[in-house]
Amino acid sequence: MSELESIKQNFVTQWGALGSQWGVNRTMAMIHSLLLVSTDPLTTDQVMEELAISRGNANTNLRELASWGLIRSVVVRGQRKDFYEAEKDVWKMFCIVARERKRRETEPASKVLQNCVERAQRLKTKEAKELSKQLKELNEFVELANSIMDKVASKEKSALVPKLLKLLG
Amino acid sequence: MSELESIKQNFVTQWGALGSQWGVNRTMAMIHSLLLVSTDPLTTDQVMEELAISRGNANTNLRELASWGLIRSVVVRGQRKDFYEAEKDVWKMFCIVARERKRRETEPASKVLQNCVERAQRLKTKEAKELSKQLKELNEFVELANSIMDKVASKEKSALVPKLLKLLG
DNA sequence: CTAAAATTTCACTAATTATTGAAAATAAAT
DNA sequence: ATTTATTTTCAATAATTAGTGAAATTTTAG
Repeated sequence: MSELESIKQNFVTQWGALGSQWGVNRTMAMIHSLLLVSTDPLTTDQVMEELAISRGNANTNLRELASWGLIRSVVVRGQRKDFYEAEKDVWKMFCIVARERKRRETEPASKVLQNCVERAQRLKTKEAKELSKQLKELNEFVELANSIMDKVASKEKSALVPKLLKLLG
Repeated sequence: MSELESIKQNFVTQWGALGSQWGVNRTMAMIHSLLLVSTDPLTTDQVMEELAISRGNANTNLRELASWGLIRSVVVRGQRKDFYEAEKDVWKMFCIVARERKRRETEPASKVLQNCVERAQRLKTKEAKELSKQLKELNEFVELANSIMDKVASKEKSALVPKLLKLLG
């Protein structure tokens, strides 16, 4: 294997491992990183070959990545097979992940919390008030984080990061 | 079961499920949420009882939570058993998680990326330059995120959030 | 010291999650 | 319309991760 391929493989493996720590399945993270460092769009068969995985696995995770918007299929002139390429702009990648995680995960979580708070507020004991207070604080934090993520993910990096760094000292 | 207990149980279950989506094991998330809404510190036996889990499981996850700094053991006068209580301040919780994830996960990830970049920079082909550029961008983002998290997690909520919201419009 | 209580460890098992691969479905070409 | 290429699905299986419980260790009290 060439040094170039070896570097790419190392990156793909490590990125896959990092993914699992953050609740992303290993194959999905590996396909994503493979496409991130690939010069050209790849077919399902090429992904299968590169990562030594089955067609079903490749297909499922390619579709999942596409549903997140992290990769897209492109048509290659004179070819019937689908080709996939990754969004390579790191800031855009981050914005996509932030928005999707918010939509799929933290917004539903906030709904659950909100519901718990409402139920707790109906009760009048001291312990219920304490519970209600704690859950309210947690929910306020989740909603704050959601709102900040939304705003951050809607801005240009160049318009945000310098100001942010200045603010943070 | 009382309405109060039912609310708590609902919260514990849902928080556990959310945890898994973010790479935290279910039991750990459940113990954390149980202690978050508990009026008093709890012993291992009480945690076992409440969540219907084994001693080994309870012990392991209590220690893990303590190693993160999300819970601490407290001594209760006249009692030999260890009691545990959660850090209940949500902002502090967030700071702890941010710092620990940085230390345990994103800093090592950045080291890996840095290493890949160095190796790629030694190569002189067009493709190696492309790879090097892409990995460098990724690493710069990871380091930026690390540095921002660090700064955010070292500030008082009251001193940061209002300014941040103003900046974001 | 030593006996009881409490905690920790870890080999085994259970539960969950990921992956395969072949069949079914769909799409494209002739 | 039929054949061939391609994609999708999904039941079966593999791999991974989490959890158990009893034995070993450590701590505390007398």
